[in-house]
Amino acid sequence: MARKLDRTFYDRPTLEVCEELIGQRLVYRSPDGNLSARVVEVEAYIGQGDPACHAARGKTGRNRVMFGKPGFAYIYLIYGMYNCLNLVTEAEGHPAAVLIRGVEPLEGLELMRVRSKTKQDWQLCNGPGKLCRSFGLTREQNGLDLTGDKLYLEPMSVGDNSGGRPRIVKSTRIGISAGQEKLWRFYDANSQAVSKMPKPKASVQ
DNA sequence: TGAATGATGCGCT
DNA sequence: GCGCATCATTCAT
Repeated sequence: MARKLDRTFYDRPTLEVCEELIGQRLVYRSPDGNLSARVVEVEAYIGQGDPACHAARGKTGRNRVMFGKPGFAYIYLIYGMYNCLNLVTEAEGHPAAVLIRGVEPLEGLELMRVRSKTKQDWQLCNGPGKLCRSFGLTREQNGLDLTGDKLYLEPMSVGDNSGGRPRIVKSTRIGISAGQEKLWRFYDANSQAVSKMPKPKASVQ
């Protein structure tokens, strides 16, 4: 029985948390059933000195969760129709979070397929908006405690990836206009569930 | 095969 | 009122 990651995991420098999040297992015990997936793509948003972070301009009603304790979920609505899931990191009063951009579905595939119309399973969660839709996460779940039993992360058991550990690659973040120079995006180059790959040679599925 | 764009709601100035 | 940490579809080449 794997144990969930506790608050000390999130109470660390955000870039460190990012790198270790790749390959962990995201679990959501939703009212409709259990869902889980392997994290393969994340981005860091650090309030101090990061113009792209919602918290860069100070505390507001929307981003207040990021200013709180680490280990909570920050979920917000973007473009009027999509939700994005973030995990709050670093100490209280130090606003920072990790955006989950892509995951590989493990459990609850049937539920995800009902919510999404995609045909390929790996397309269910290869993007921040899509993963929230497939998981059924909305800003009603904003502020959930990640050390509770609804939504949490747990380590993949060591033997699970016997084929090879995730190949972690850094790149620039996606979909932002400020702070583009920072290499604060981390993804597993071996996964298909990454939202944007640099240049796939030939991908025939 | 890639670039452009519309959908759509809310937080902030 | 504007702009946004997106996605799917349309249009152009």
